[in-house]
Amino acid sequence: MAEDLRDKLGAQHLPLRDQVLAALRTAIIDGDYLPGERLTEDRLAEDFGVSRNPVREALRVAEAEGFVVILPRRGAVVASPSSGTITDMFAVRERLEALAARLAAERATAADVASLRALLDQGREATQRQDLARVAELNSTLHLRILQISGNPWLSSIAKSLYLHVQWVFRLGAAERAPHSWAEHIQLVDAIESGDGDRAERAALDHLDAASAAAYENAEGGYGAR
Amino acid sequence: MAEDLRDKLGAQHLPLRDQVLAALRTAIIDGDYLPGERLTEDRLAEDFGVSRNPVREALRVAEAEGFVVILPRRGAVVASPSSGTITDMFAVRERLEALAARLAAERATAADVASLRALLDQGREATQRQDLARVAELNSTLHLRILQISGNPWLSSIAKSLYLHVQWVFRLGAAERAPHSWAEHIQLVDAIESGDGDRAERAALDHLDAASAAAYENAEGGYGAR
DNA sequence: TAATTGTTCTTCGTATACACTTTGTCCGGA
DNA sequence: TCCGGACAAAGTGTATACGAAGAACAATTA
Repeated sequence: MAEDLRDKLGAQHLPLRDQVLAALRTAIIDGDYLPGERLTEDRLAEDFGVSRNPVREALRVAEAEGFVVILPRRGAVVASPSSGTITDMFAVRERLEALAARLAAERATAADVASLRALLDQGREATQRQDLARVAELNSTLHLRILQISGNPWLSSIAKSLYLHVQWVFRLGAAERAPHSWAEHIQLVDAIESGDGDRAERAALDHLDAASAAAYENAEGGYGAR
Repeated sequence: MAEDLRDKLGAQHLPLRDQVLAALRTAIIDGDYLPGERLTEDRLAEDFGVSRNPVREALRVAEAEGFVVILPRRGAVVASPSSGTITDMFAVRERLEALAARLAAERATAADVASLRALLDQGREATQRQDLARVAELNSTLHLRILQISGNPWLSSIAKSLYLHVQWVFRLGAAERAPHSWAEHIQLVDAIESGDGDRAERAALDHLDAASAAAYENAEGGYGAR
């Protein structure tokens, strides 16, 4: 028992750099740090109450993930998503989420489907309560869940990262549309439950087309071409 | 002029961490560091002749890219690709490269097509010379070029990273098959030149199916299920 | 043999130092 | 007023040292 506890505590340990990275990501996604804003190491270190080293390590990963741009000897700035990248992101996402839906349909167990249905229920409820933040959150959870059910770690991690970026760019618009997309979600889960890969893929594509159209519309003027 | 020169020199500056990252990647891909091998910071610092800081930063990025696994308070080990991930990687790659081929077909200029044809020529020549290493290199270049022509940075960067992993896992087998795949490459470039997205997508899928089958076969016994 | 206790190796984070770039400011001259 | 260069400030890039804490492994003891 003591060993179990130790193992758990050891694995639980979250290095500061990871905490900083998570905080940095959410700060950027939430718009606390705006695109183009300069992120000096000292400033971040102070903001997060740590020394420069964890900050630097977090920054390198954030750069690899596309949240910041680092110019040698000039430091890091928050990346600026352009309207061009919106189209590009959705083009990739379409393929990836379609694949995820197909794999999920082919591999989902009864328990998997049940967990998806539970999310749908919670979503319906939250929609009725007009709790948009919660709806958006459940939306994310549902998509992430499908990725997980697909059982393909590569797909999962790539799509997850893309998803974060989508949320970043459409931070505002996403919450508004969430209730509308719920009907599409039901179609998607139905298709996954049916085990029909083609149908699931089609449902995912329909959903993404709608989402992309709405998001695009919402982004008009938000981020123009630069 | 003086300013241009400075800008260039400034931009040229390659931080040690990037050099370390590049060296680490190639060392892993080339098999100099074997899967499961432990990578202590001190050792890497000594291997590359730098201090621990650049090494740490490079390690974090290598982790994000999937080349190493970092266990908190235990350090980094070279990641161990399992046979399961092979299938998974190809499943994602199929979708991505198909999309790239379609976009390339839709957007390629005459100059783009010419550069692809030039690569094909060089490839044919290298094949005749039995220069397998060169063939493999041209193979990579061709794929990367198509990604570039697709004009979708997300697609490009994601597929590029996947491609590196494929090369890693099939380091040995890839070179052998390269000559065979050349015919498929010609089909692919023809399709791109035709501007027919569907046809390009089909050609890319055919190529990947063949590559995946060959790679899988070649990997038998190399990396079994673990 | 099994459990416990040390010991050692490493990572993790902090702190410090310093060279070198980039950037910004100020000042004098045209 | 405007330009150009000297100068200062800010910030990154890299190295180094140090202490705390965890993990792995060996030695010791019951």
